Amino acid sequence: MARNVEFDEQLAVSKAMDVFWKKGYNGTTMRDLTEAMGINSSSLYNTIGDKHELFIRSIKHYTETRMKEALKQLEPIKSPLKAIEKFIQSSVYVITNEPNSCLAIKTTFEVAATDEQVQKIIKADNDFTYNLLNGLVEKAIQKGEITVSQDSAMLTDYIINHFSGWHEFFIIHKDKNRIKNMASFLIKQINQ
Amino acid sequence: MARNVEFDEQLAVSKAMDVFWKKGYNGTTMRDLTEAMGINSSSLYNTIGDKHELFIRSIKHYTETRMKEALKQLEPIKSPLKAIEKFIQSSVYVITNEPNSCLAIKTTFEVAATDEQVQKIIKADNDFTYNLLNGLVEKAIQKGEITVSQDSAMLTDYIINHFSGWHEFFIIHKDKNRIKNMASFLIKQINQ
DNA sequence: CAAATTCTGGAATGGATGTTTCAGATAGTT
DNA sequence: AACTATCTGAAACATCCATTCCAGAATTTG
Repeated sequence: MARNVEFDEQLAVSKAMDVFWKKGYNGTTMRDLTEAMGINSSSLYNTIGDKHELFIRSIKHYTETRMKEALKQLEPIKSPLKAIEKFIQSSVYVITNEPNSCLAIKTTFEVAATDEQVQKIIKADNDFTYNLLNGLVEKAIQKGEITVSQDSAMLTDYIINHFSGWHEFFIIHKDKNRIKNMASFLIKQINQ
Repeated sequence: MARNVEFDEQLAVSKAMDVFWKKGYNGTTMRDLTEAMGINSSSLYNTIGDKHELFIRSIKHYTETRMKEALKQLEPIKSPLKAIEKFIQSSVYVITNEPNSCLAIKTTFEVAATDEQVQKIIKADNDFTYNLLNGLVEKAIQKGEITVSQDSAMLTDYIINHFSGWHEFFIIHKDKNRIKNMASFLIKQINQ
């Protein structure tokens, strides 16, 4: 019947995501986006939609990519406790080596409180991480690898809760070692 | 020689702060600000300055107010460990009862990475909290109230680090109990 | 190849943005 | 009370914003 869309939508969203990641939702203009995506605004509006819709796609892309990576990384590890430790350690690595801090956390503090659609996506992402980790914590408790607490739900919340502070800390102090020390202490606490 | 400024600058900054607190730096317009402050933009530019300067004043006001409150609250408590526990508990109270989450944290994630002036103010605030708490942790270790670790610096970082995550958690889940449980576990961990 | 359909680029839209201007009001000083 | 410096309010400013329009190009199907 007629011609097809010329640009790769997935790639375009990924480039938009990079801009939002660096500048935040309100700090990003449509010009920033179309420039980075290499497409005209009319094409953008004809395919994906407006700025808000593009942001939704961006954070979905972000969270989905992260979920896949987490699954891939933890799958081969047999000991639940070792998997939990790996999860903590690779979080520390990402926090102290990526140029921007976590897009999901930035988004939570910038817009999640007033944007229901965004909040749902972020919540789904957090619930995913919770379930992934909670599965490991439960097994570790069963196996007797973890004895510090029998309350897996609380312990899961407790572990995940550290990451946000580490991001904040790294933005302000840019000090890897102090974060590594906190992580070591956390692991030591769990290892009881 | 001539007339004086008509408006109360402290009060005006405090009102501006409320707007930035709710909407963030980029989400706030000059019209939002002048409306909330009840003054004309020309008066604002003639006294305080532009939007950025007003933001600087706002976060300074925020951090200074918070510092004073923290000092006042902890002063009468004699046991260092009890003071630390009080600090944690009142953080939980603020996090789960204030309408907006911490302005300093929101600002850190929104603009601190790219705005040096802002970053300095936030860092000074964090350093203040660090020093306040570290003094207590050191004393508690000396007195033998804390035995879980002898590394007061790390332990201070570790305790402070929880607050950011609790804020994030409350925005997403609005669940006070899960936060209280984490706080109780943290206190139990320190109490060794 | 022709027809039909849909995409693209650039310009245009109206409204919002941060900031400045300026005439007139105001209050401290003499 | 008069003078004078400075503040105030409303409007104006240029620029930027997100979004839309449309003519023409491009591509698929018959």
